Amino acid sequence: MTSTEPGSGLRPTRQRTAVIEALGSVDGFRSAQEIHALLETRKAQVGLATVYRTLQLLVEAEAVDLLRAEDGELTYRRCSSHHHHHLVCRSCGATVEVEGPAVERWARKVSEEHGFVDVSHTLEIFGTCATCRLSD
Amino acid sequence: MTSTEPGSGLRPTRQRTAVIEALGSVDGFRSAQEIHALLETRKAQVGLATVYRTLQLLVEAEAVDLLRAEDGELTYRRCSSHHHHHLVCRSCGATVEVEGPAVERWARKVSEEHGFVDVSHTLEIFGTCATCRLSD
DNA sequence: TCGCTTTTGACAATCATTCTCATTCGGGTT
DNA sequence: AACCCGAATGAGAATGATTGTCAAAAGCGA
Repeated sequence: MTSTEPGSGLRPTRQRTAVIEALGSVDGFRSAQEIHALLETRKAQVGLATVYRTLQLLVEAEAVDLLRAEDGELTYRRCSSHHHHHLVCRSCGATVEVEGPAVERWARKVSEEHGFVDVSHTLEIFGTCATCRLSD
Repeated sequence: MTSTEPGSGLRPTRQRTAVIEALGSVDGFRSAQEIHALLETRKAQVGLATVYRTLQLLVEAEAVDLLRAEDGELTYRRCSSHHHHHLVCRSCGATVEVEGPAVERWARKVSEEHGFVDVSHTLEIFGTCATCRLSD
């Protein structure tokens, strides 16, 4: 995707490159719609459906994080690939990656105690960052 | 709502009673659409918009829990009113209320350290419960 | 019963996301 | 360079949950 991967059947196209660059140029979570709008202002026309498809591919490749915002919209962000959670600003989308090993252990233990298998968990913290708190 | 509350301006109608009873008759999270369908099978006709409105009221009154399922749908469940999280079966919606005081403290600390205010957090665990694991 | 406010229901409107499918592109291969 | 063929794209339709609209119906106190 970012590099040519022989045999993967994926091609590095103009559109995919543009989406990846757009994600790389901002530092918080953005929705597919926002990415699409951002690309338009840069005159890098990419169809909305293509933006959605590309973001899905990136999520599958674990190249970006997927997060459902409080209003239900799916948002994306380039990130490190290991498991982690987020502290997200509701207003500007600025994000801090956080880890909570204790939480992971706790979730696993609770699940086991109740006989649940194939478990996954979501943990996100939403708030207003220092910058937005001052300038609103 | 469940009882007559003078001065609240809320009226205990047939429709509201029906929605509350429907929620009370199941033990997991259900979507508004599911509640609506359930009411139809019981011949307790309630308009879909009314189901949505009633559920919103119940959430505001903190009489039911609101949870966004993995697919994005909003789901509801009668529950205790203190702060807690959920272990939810993806398949049947069965739910276990869980508490993690340590998680609450951790979330608050992390938020403060990064200067975030007005914070809220979501923490849900999804999995397959013992019953569904065996009978599928 | 009267009057006034709250509720309701049928349906239209929104909006993010996905689907469809004809067209275009990429990149090996002659 | 001309071909080939599966991958990728774009435009627009389709989907599906949720919300908005507004006229009609229903509570409840006087």
